Amino acid sequence: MTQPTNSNQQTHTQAAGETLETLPPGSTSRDVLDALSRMIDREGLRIGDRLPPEVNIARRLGISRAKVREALTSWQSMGIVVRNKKAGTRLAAEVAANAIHLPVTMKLEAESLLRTHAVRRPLEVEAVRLAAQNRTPKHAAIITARVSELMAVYDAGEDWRPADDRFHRAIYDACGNPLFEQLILQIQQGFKEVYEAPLGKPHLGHETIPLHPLLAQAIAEGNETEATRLMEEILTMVEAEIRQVLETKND
Amino acid sequence: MTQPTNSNQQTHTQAAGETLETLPPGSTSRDVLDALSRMIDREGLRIGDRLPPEVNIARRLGISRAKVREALTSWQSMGIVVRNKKAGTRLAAEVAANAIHLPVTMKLEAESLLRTHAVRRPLEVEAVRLAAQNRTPKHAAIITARVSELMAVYDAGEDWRPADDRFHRAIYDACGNPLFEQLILQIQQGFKEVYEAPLGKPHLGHETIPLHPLLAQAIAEGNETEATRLMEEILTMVEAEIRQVLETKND
DNA sequence: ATTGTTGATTTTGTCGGACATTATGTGTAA
DNA sequence: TTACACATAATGTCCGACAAAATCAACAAT
Repeated sequence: MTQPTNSNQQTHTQAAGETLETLPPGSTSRDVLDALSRMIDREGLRIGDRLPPEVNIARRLGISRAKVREALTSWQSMGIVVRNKKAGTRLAAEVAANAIHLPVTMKLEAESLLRTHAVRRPLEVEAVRLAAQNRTPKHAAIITARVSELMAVYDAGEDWRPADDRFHRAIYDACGNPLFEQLILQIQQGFKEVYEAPLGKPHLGHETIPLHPLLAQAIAEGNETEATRLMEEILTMVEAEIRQVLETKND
Repeated sequence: MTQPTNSNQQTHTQAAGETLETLPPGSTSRDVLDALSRMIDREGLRIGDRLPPEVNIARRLGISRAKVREALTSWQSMGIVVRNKKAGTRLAAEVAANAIHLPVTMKLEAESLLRTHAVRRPLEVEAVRLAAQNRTPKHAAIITARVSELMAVYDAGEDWRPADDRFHRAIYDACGNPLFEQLILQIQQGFKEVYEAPLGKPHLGHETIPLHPLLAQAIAEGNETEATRLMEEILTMVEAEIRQVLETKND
């Protein structure tokens, strides 16, 4: 009864399977969290699983325990991990109500892709509506410029995602409410991590790009109705793509 | 040339104005953050202002610097404070893109009430729409029961806010996507803190309560159009109330 | 007088060690 | 088998020290 499912690496200095990824000296706390994220992926840890003791992590990453603790504190404050005295640090079963960190929660719950998209949809649509409503000539000019960039890159067959990001950020900027950008970017970030990395599907939304000039024009003209309609259409297409990928993945 | 604007309390043990609030030994990191919050309020610190050095805070609170650092790290990861080497720890001018903790950010930026409401609106409306779309008989029954409670309390002239919370939570539950509840509750919590506490306006949305039975009925019937229309109407009324309060406050 | 430089100082960043605290587990005795 | 006592392992907390960096002040140079 005593052997845990994963090999007993607690007392030894290092077990065989442990890849040790030494962090460079100037690493920020964010780097530590990224390294921890990779560690979680590598070892296939799930919700409720324990991660290695702090001293162990520190040794493996080549940093001090204080730094590990600081990083874990950050996650703890987001409700991602739960720490107990002897029980160790475990991935939280459910995210705390007053905290959220979508990238990790989503990574732990891949099936929530559609759910996340459902949350993103109303925010994106409202951001577009507000952008069309509150646009200034300056914002309109920026949006027009960005969509030109985007289409140039797209027509050239290159990677259009950075240009797409810039275009949409210009929209969030034009809507005049930074909270929208905050929330959407947060959701988007988690979305990308869970979608592009493990599923290897980098070109999600490819078919929606031709609609983007129309969207830009509608915003520039202040046509709320048309702008929101187009955004809805774009998001619906993306959603259809997600469903398709999920279905083929279930085979 | 050597005297800074605020009295020179750096080398001395304690200056005159410093209220020292010793924390009990068993204090959790949350307690430290609360104490820091009070300290910020007491000293009237604004966005961009520095808070005392870590060693200073530690002394004043009667805890170790490590504990202060852990608490500040938590805030840093939420983008509430920015730390620099000699510049000290300052209240963040703008929230980091990858983190969010609305309760505190809103408290620091009272004028963002309307912005926050603008973000909340599309989420609430979409949640209602999804609830009407995906409702089950069980969910419909719960919502009906909750709205009966609410109206009973409301008609009796008692405090209807807890019942209102339960009603809306039933809606979030019925929409079938826990992310909506997460995000909305987060926003709501910050909203309440900044609204009900300092402005002393506990009965925001009082006039919208009579609309709630209609909303419940629309959801139960699966009438998406009517349900979203009512929710829009409710939120518009709330927004009008907010504007009114802000105007009267500017006198 | 203005500008550039240099150096001291302050403050956060990082580390290591030590001990406390608390579950967990284990062994022993009734 | 059950109950209790004890060892153990992990986080929690504290301390002290030094590194790194940014600010400020004094000074020098043009």
